[in-house]
Amino acid sequence: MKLKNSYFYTLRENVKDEDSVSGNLLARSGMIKKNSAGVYMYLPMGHKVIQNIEQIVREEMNATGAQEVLMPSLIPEEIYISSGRRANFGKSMFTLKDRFNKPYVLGPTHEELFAMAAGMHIHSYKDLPFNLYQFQTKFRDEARPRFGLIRVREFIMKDAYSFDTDLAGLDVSYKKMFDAYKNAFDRMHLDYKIVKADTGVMGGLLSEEFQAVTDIGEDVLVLCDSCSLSTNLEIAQCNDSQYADDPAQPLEKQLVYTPHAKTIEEVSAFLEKDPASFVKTLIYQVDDQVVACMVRGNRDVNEVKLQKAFGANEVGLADFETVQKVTHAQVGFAGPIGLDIPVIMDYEISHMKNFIVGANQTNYHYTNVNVTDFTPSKIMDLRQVQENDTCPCCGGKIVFKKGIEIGNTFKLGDKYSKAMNLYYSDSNNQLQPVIMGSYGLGLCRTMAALVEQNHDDNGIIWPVSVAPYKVAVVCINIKNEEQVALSNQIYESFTKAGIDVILDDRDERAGVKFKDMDLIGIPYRVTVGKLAGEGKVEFKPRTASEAVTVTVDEAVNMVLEAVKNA
RNA sequence: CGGGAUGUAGCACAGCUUGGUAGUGCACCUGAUUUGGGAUCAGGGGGUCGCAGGUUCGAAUCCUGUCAUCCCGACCA
Repeated sequence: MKLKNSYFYTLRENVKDEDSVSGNLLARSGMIKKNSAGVYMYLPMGHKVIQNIEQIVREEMNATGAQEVLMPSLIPEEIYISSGRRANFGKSMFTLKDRFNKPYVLGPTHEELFAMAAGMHIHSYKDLPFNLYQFQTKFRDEARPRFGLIRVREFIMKDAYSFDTDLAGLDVSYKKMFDAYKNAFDRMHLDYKIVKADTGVMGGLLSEEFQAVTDIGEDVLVLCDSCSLSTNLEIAQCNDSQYADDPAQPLEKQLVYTPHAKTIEEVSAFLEKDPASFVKTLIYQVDDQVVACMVRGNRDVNEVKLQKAFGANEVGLADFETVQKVTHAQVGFAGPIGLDIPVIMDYEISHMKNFIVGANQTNYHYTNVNVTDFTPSKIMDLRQVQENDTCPCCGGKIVFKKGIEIGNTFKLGDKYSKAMNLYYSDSNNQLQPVIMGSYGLGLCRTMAALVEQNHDDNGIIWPVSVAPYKVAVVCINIKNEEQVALSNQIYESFTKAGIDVILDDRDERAGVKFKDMDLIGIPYRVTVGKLAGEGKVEFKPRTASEAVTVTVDEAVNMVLEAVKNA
């Protein structure tokens, strides 16, 4: 691409509306432009990056034998109603009506349609297994879009679906997709972790997430410093054996006056006790049921664990009114003693003695409470894992990292095939549900994650495999015929070799051209300047601090070599 | 959805307290001098001051409403 007469702009200052590093750099580079909250334009250079990522993923998908399709975005709402997912998605689904008032949705993910498409092909076990995939725009009405391309409402996703006769077959298909994802992200030089995760709205048997490691990430990855433990915080288990019994003698419980002390911080300050000597009692709404959850004062309830224990759809803290009704006290004084709702207690509390709890009376707490003072209806692993906890697998130390979820693979089992009536005849001519897997990969998020991981003060540093252009030929003085001729010659040799190349032939000062090429993150720069007459140019990788003077052939060959090895 | 903030030229902002007919830097156009890491000087073009209503002789400025965007939180395959 020759810059003169091409669509190209950069911004010299930070964009006010883009706080994240990646959102800001991509916007300043003229690659993306926000159109409304969580909806973006992909301008020529940004689109090229998306295409490069897409091509890598496509090649890896095709290598597994998967076939590419394209599904509609506009889908009759009844399809999601009949699969039972309409309610699960709730407000996060965009809805609209046609002129006959028939309700439609904009697809947030496509298990249903793929199951329907698969049904056209599947009759017998002989028709299985196979994989289908697509690149398509998904719509999710996020309550709060943020961080540039990381949490958006419209985005391009690669979604793939596998169809097998049984779980053993699913394992094989799953492994293929899993490896394809690893290959694809490796080719992009992305720093990522694979963590086990909750299956959430998708349901099914297993979910693993591919998480790009960055500080801006919204997910907490739970890792171990000595073994291969790797899970999302949502489902991270606590090591029950890390708790030692408190050797103290149990004392008699005492009612104490704690005026206006509602939070653990306030009560612990008032009583001059460490938060760890308290037990929090939190009132939760679990679907239609109200329950009390007890965790140590310095811990947090893991709502996913609670949800799973009840097989519930929705879990959240109960509203003030409910809390006051069940505790007969103002919010902040809940405790397990005398409650007539189910009390769920975290394991750790079994090991505690003489702790402090709310008294279910406004302005009062009990001290010296012991587990014999009340009857929990369930004792389970209820709390959130914390850093430096003991690993449940090996006893090592738990470490946290933050991640952006860029891919997710699910073993779905027969959930959608049963819902969508997708059956095959086995060798005994008996109908069996098809076993499905689904595999998502967010292209836009991947692009943002790559920028989060690869940038410096001057701008983006694209890995060669995804860079919109691999090399920039900068002609210093466009009024110097020698320089212009040599620049064009180098540009042509890259073009002939099939390498995406920028020729900066703008009438700008050298500094402007250098700054721009750095900002947009072109991996290599060939500068044609004063030594053009001798057939010499300068060669500089984006990450190098100094350029080196080389012959034209040397410069071209270095780029060819680098691109070949990318 | 709760809390906080901000909407003035393509971008980043000032002006608002104390109403008087809109300004700065970058970008853009013309010319000159420059020319290897975001040049300088001179001249110039570009704005429904988010939108709607109200107060006033007069509103970017005061009042009411509304919309949008961002941040923190809740939510989130």
